[in-house]
Amino acid sequence: MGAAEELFYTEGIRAVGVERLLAASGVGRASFYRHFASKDDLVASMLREYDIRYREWLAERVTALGGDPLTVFDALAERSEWTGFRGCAFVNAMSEISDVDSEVHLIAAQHKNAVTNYIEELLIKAGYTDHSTLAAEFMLLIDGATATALRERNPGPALRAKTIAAHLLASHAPSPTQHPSP
Amino acid sequence: MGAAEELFYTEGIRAVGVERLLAASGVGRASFYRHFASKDDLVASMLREYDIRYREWLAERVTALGGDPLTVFDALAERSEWTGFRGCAFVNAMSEISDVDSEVHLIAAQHKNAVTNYIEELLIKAGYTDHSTLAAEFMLLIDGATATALRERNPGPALRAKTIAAHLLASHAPSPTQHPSP
DNA sequence: TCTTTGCGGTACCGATCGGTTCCATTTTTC
DNA sequence: GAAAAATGGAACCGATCGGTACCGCAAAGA
Repeated sequence: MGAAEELFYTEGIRAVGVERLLAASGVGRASFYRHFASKDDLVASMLREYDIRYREWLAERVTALGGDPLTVFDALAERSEWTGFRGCAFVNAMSEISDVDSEVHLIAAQHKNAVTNYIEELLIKAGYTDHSTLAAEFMLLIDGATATALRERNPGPALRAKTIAAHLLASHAPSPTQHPSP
Repeated sequence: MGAAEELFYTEGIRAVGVERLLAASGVGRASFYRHFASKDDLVASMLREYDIRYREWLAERVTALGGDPLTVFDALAERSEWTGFRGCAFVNAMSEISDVDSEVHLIAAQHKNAVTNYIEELLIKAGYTDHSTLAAEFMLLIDGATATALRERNPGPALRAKTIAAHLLASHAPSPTQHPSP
C-alpha cells in the first residue's frame, strides 16, 4: 500500500499499472483483487489513507514550528525540498481523473475541506476574527505555492506564499497578540 | 489539432489514445504519423500552440477589461466558468508527465515564464516599481486560483485571488496613479 | 493526360492494460 | 498437528496501447 502511494505519487495514477504495483509490493495478483475491488478502489483507499497521514504530518510540523498559522508555509517549504516532490497528490489526482463525480474527486474535496478547517482552527487559536475568509485565502496560497513548486522545485514559492499570507494577516486581523501570554 | 487540444484538456493526455484522436479529427493513421513523430510530439506541438493562443486570449481580455494588472483575475474568473473548465493545461500536463526533463515540462515552464513576463509588463505600465516580485506573487495567486477552481468550479477562487492581489498592490506600490493621465 | 504527391482506411505488430481463474504453498487458528 | 484461511505465482482473458506498413483513391503539377 505504501508502494502504491509512492508509485502513484511519483509517476501518476494512470502511468502505473497493476503489474508494477504487484511487483513493487510483492503481493500476488489474486491477493490484490481479494482486498480491492479494482484499481480505482485501491486509488481511493490510498488517497483516503494519505489524507490522514498528510494532515498528521502537517499538524506535527506546525506544532513543532510553534503553532502560528504562518508556519504552515514553513512546513510547505520543507516539503517542497523533498526529493521526489511532485506537488499535491490530491490536485494531481483530480487533474488525472477527469470524472468530477468520481470517488477521487470526492476524496480530494474532503481532504481540502479538512485542511481548510485545520487552518481555520489555527487562525481562531491565534485570535483572528476573519478566520473563515482567511482560511480560504490561505488554502488558495497553499495550492498556489504547491503548484508553483512543481516547476520551481525549491522552497521559494512556499516562502513567497508566506509573505503574502503575512500581508493578509497584518491587514485583516484586529490584534493577533491579544491572546493569553504565558 | 483542435480536436487533440480539446480531448487532451478535458480527459487528460494519458487517457486519450491515438485512436480517439484519429476518430475525432478524421485524420488517417498514416497521415498522423507523417506529421508527428509520435504522440508525445503531438502533445508538445499542441501545448506550444496552446501557449500562444492562451496568451493571446489573456491579453485580449485584459485590454478589453481596461488593462489594469488586476483584470487578469477577472479574465480568470470568466475562464473558470466555462463549461469543461479543467484547470491549467500546463500544470495538468506537468502533473501527468512525471519526467521533469521532458519537453512537456520545458514548454510548461516557458509558458509560465511568458505569462509572468506579460504580467510584469502590465505592472510596469501601471507604474509599480516592485514589478518583478509582484509578478511572481501574481503568478502564484493565478495558479492557486486555477487549482482551487478545479474543485470549486465557480469564479470564487479567481475573485479571492483578486482581492489578495489588490492587498499586495496597495501595500507594495508607491503610487500606481502617478502615471500620465489622458 | 499522365505522373507525382498526399490522403484516409485498414490490417497488423508486440506490449501492456485491468481483471479472472486456478494452483501450490504458506500462514493462521483451534 | 490437522483444518481452514489466506497467500504469491502464473496462465490467461479481451481490450487497448503507441507505432508501422501497405493499400486504393483523389487532388495537384507538369
